[in-house]
Amino acid sequence: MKDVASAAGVALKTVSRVVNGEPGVNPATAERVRAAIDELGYSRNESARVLRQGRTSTIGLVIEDISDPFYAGLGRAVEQVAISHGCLLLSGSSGEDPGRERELVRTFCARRVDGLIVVPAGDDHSYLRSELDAGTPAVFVDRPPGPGIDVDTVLCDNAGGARLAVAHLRSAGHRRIAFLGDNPAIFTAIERLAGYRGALGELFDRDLVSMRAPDPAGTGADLDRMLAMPDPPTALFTGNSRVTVTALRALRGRRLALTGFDDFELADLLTPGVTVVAQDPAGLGRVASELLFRRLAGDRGPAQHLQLPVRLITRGSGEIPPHSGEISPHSGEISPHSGEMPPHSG
Amino acid sequence: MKDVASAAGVALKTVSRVVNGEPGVNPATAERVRAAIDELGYSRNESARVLRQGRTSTIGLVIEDISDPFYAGLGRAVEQVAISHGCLLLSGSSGEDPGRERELVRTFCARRVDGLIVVPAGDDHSYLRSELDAGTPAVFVDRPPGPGIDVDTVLCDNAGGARLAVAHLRSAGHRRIAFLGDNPAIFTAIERLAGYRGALGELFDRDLVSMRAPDPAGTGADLDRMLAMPDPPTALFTGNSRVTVTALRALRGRRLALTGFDDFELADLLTPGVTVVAQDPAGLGRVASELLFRRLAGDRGPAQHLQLPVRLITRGSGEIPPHSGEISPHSGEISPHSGEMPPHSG
DNA sequence: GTGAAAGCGCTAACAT
DNA sequence: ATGTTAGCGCTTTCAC
Repeated sequence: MKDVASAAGVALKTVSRVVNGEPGVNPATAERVRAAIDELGYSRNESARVLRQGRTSTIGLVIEDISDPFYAGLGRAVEQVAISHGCLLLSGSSGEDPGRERELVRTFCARRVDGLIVVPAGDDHSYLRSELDAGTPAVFVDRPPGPGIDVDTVLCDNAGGARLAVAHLRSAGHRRIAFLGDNPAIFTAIERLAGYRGALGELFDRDLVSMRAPDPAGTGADLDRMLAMPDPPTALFTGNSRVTVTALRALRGRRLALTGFDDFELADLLTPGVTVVAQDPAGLGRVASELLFRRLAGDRGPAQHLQLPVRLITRGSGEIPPHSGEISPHSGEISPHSGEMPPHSG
Repeated sequence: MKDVASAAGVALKTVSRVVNGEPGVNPATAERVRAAIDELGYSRNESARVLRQGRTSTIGLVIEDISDPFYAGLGRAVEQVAISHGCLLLSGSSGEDPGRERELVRTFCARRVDGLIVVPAGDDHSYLRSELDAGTPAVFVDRPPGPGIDVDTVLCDNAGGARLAVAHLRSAGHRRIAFLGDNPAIFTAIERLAGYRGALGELFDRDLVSMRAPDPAGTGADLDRMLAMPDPPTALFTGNSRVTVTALRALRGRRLALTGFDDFELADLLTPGVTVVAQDPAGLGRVASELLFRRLAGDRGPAQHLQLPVRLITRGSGEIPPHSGEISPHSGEISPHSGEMPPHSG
């Protein structure tokens, strides 16, 4: 900048004014400065600007895994909102590790991000206290913060979605509906279990519940155990798309009704199409980041707790009636496709 | 830091030494400083450090769309390598827009990222000249830079993969093999077309080629046109997973052999399983970022041009023989699953 | 082993 | 309309 100033024969401040588009510069002078900038290939050092202004125009995003389509969709939405506010996105994957989550938050804060969007892995966020007090707003998304921390939160209607799924299977006549959940350390897994349990009422049977991180061997074993029961399940409710896919692979030809929580690409192309309760990952990301930017704009209101609706998408697998017997998976079932699915919508 | 210094009764520089783990500090003094740091909840301002040191420990990643599983996998690999080198990742999606790509690069450079990893959208990268000269290394991945820019590049074996796919279909007896490509502005689309053409030799028929961005209406129309030909294709080679999925939806019951470029999750669960030439997005990301960190470590050698191998994964759709007629898609075909696919590996 | 001073590149506040 | 000065929070250099 100093070089530009002397090349253009003006003072440092004038260059600064031109670079920042501040008013009160003679057009001719401004033009001379711009010429010097082009010639020298100058570009403002944002680090210095940040140091001076205290704002980085950067927000930090902590998610579980950017390569998971759900979080990728969420991340993309956050990115777009950030861009529209002139901000960049610093992102990191926690991999469901609370320590890593904390480390990422700490690192982001040390770099003075203007705000944070967090899909928490752990349930103790007291470490955020000092950052929040220091004026770095945070928004939690998909899962709430641990006790004692009250910040803006955007969740899905997990329990409601689970009830919807169970009611759908019940309406097809099922009374033995298994739940394949996920690691019970995950908030959404517990919420969905609660919704499932509530919707089943006296039909609930704890032997039809599996709460573990999906993996081919374990999920398959749980499924085998349930199907070997005297009164086996005729329908499956799977707690998220990873579980759904693991279960579909484990099922291999055994024909059970299935409704999954979480939409996924190609659900409509499977045979039969997979009925799901769809969340809106992009909506989560968008709403969360809009909340964050409202805070950055100065909103000091009480913490908001938003819940986004879910919706049932019927494609065939959830409409299979009970006791249809163990027939081939490709026995001429016409799968009602629910139309094109926009890429990555769930 | 000033506050910490006076709280601990030492000079600024001593605090700095403690924070950076520099040697030559009396353990007792260091302990006093650490206590003060904890008490005041101090954390170093990275922006100031950056300004002084000139290194941000941040790398910039420009990809097409973080919500695309292929790029998400690539991004995750880059993130992991970055983390292992103590760097953070600033990322942005170009959305296949050269202007946006350039804007992102410019912004990242203004923030003084230590290096760049770019999946280019455009084919003019002369704007990078000044940044490269200024010492910011860049690695191109998935697609090469435009003419005149010679930097480290990591590509897939696009032409070889296309030849592999075509040879596979030919070995099943097909002679009329259509190619559904993508927007010809995309490097990989052209490379794969070239491989397809080369592998077909005199069997090549330009009427069996569609080069357009996949979309249900357009791709469907192209497919209909080809299938209405007097000598219609009996097999399809699709140029990437988005095209593959679009084509599968457009096919709806019409039974053609199909081999796709690019693996995708659930390819094994479809009926029949979808045979693909699999790339390794995580490998691309990992190799590209390792190349970048080698540069950051001081490697001044000539630009490297790496090509990663692809491999054929047979699952059923590519093994359908020609002239099997127009029968129901669920007519008892046993789809040879190729085993579990690790989530998001393709 | 510790400290004082200079300065990274920029912008805010105050001249002129 | 333009210039001068101070200082953001840290690290570097050199002195003690």
